Amino acid sequence: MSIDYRKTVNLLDTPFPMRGDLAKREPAWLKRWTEQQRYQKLRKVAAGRPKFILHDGPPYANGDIHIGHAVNKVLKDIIVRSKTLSGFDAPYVPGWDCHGLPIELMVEKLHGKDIPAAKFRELCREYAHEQIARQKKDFIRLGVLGDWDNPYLTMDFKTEADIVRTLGKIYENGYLFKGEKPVHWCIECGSALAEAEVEYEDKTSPAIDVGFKVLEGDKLAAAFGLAANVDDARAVIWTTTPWTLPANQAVSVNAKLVYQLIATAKGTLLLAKDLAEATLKRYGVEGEVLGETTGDKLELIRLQHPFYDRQVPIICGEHVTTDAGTGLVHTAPAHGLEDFQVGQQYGIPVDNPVADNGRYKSTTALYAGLSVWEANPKVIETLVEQGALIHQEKLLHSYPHCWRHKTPIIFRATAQWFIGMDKSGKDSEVLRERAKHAVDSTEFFPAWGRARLEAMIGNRPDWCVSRQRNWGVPMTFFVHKESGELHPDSAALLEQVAKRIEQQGIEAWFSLDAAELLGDDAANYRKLSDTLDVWFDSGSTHFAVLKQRPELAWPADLYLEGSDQHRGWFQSSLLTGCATIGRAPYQQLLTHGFVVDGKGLKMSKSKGNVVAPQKVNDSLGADILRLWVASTDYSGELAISDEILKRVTESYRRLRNTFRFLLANLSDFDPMEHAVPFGNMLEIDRYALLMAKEMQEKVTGELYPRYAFHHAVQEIVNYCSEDLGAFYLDILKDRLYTTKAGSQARRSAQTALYHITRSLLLLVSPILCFTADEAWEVLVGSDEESPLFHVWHEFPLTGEQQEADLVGKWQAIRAFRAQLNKDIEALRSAEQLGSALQAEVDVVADEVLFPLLASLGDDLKFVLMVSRVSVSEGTALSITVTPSAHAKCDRCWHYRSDVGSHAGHGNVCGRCVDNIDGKGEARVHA
RNA sequence: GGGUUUGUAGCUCAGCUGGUUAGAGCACCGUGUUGAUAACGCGGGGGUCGUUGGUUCGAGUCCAACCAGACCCA
Repeated sequence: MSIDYRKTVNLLDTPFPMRGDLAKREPAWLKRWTEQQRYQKLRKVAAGRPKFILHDGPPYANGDIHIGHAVNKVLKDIIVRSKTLSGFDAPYVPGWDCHGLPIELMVEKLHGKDIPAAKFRELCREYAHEQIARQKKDFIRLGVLGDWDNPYLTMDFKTEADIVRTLGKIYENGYLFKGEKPVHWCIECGSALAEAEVEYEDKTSPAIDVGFKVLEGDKLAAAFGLAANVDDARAVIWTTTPWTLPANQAVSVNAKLVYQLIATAKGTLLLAKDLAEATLKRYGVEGEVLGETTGDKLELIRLQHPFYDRQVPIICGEHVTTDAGTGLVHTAPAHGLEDFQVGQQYGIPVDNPVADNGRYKSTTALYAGLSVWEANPKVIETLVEQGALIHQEKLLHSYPHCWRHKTPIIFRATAQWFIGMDKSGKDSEVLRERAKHAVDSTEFFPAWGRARLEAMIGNRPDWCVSRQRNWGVPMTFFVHKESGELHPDSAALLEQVAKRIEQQGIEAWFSLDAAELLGDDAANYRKLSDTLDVWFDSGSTHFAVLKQRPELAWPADLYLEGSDQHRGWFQSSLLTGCATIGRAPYQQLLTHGFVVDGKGLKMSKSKGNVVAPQKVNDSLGADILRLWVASTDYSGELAISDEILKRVTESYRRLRNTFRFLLANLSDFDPMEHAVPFGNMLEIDRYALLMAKEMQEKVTGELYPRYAFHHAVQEIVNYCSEDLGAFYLDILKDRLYTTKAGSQARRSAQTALYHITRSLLLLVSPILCFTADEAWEVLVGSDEESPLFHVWHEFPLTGEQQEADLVGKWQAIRAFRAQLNKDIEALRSAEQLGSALQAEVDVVADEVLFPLLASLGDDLKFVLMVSRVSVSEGTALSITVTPSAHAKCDRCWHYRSDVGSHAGHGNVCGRCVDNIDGKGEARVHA
């Protein structure tokens, strides 16, 4: 009689498939989760716990999300979920940045350029909504959990009002001031242009070399180490915009460049050494070098303006190069950004002589009323008269033009509003100092973020917050028509305006009749038409969102963005925080790098190395993308390529198969009914629980709190491979399959597996949110359930010293097992055996190892997975492996002497007979 | 050009304050099993630690320069 013993073995199945088929199945899970309102349910589950607030940095509402967005949102989601499982109430309110130029440009592109402002803003709002809908869909697809039905938008009316209020608070605190700054200016438009509205085209300009007489010949001589004073020297500049000379306030040199004093037929000239030869050649003269020095020695020597009664200094600036010209740069702070910045450093006046219409103001000597283009030849004439013109020619060069009018534009200083970095506020605190303190008291991940932000705060100029745009939050101030001063009651007026904006959005300001608020006084004031820099919008969300939403809190625990945001959102938020409340709106800052390809190069369409998150979702699944994010060290660049994703998929499979094995072997286990108390569990099962607990503690106590997800993934994968796959689970198979289904031996194993499974699924759920949920439902048998609604698993351990001893003991046993495996492998290579169960082993162990092995008694063979083992004590370790001479049991596959000696059973061993017909074998240790 | 930053096996990562033959997982090769089977076990090969100098008895680990990347500025 032949019995199919396979049917007497506990081989269980599970509805958790080996293949995830994620790309196909994830969308359906998402749909169900949304229907079940899991985010809302989680809020109830977590209600009353301590809060953890990760404040979302708003992506700009234009264009579909790319892999960088995906990295950012997935990291945030992993943190929100891991904090939730750590026992926090961690709401996540996603946001979008909605105002600003890129949307204006898109709307112009779609609808044309001649749209009335109010209608234009309406179209911008509409466009932003469309973009948000697209991005939202993709973010949700990544498994990112959040209040997607109720995100924050910087264009929400209430938010717009609160941005205005933030501005008001900064004004009240005394950090806002009016200043001047050069901007691209189109004479035709009569307005400022953004960089994106500027086109470069060729233009012919006069290129002139102008000599500035050196007034301090003694200082010049000293700088060059010459004995006698040099009285007739001229510092030579080269410019293609003669019309800017009336605004000249300085001549810049580079401190590090070498300069020469050269005697020529055109007088004694000061030139940069590297350019001297070419310059003299241009002039057609020979020269004799009188001396050499570096730029820094020339600093603050006074020069005579070529045609005004004005003395101007030599100053040092990094922008001076030897690309062209003379190495000395005519500096007109009113007409150049670099000129303006270097001028600021030296406290040089801006003094802009050119009006809105591109003509010199009436106060401008010599050129009043002329347009700047008309002035070019006149200026040259003047220079000739004054003997200041050294050389002139025509130059064809690339020059900025207005994209609407196709006409040349100019750089022109205009009135702008600034948040002053070095101004004392009303409580006499300097903003820059406050900001530095705020950086000091922030925790950075990784730590170098501090140095980066610190350096930027230390160096940055005043923050120009005004823009001359349509689609932006207005600066709701009334300016006196004569004095240019803000209305004395600005703070209160601003609040009245904010209330209106809450109701009608920013349109409330643009359509406002000043008389409604100012009465008769309205005649003396005009509404400021400037809008705010969009960085001010997002920089105010800590007030407009964190302070306003009841479920959130201020300051945030964490801001998390790409490393570019040191200059962007981290800084704008820091400054508005410091200028309103006196501290940073965050406790911790986390920075991640940018995504690059497998070679470490940045992604670009032209290189063809772009990886789209949507494609990864649709081919491999969001969990794979999430696992890639989690297993990469985000503190540097994150590399992605087909090979990398392939390796990630392999790690995923290891995890998934582990879950599958666990779930299958738990499918007839009911913890309420079958769980074995810890003290009654077999020794190896207790050891398994200790290992699981140790691993969990490392991940939850150390790695997740440090946001070291790539270490957590390695820890977990290694655990699944080494501790489970290669050791515990492999050993367990015999017991799970061959002992009686309801035996203490098997239930003990299942108890361990049950705890391990819960622990593992919870640990992995912040990362593999789809897979963990899928497995969890199988484990608990309900699709209403989720790891989300739990906290880290609690192990039924007593924490006694005995338990710690167990770990050391089993480590020694495993080391021995590894040695044995090598010996078995040797026999396998010699074709003396195949399966390890074919082996019989005789061990002589020393006084340390012997008691450990001996303590397991007959169960040692299960640990070593051989058919027979004997241990004796000796002086040194000796292992003898021999192929078994016995027959193989058809049921348990062990090679035993009693196989086939039991009536009614064929080729089966006594152990199995007992497990089938008897009361079942007893196991104590393994 | 400036600020910050990265460069350890094919891939992803460990290597603390400098100290024996540089580790792990995956991949790869060989092999066993066929009761985790498009899975699992066992064994194995594989790295001049970006390059070059220097400090030191001794450097992947400290210093300098250089090379190749990344982010932000100019």
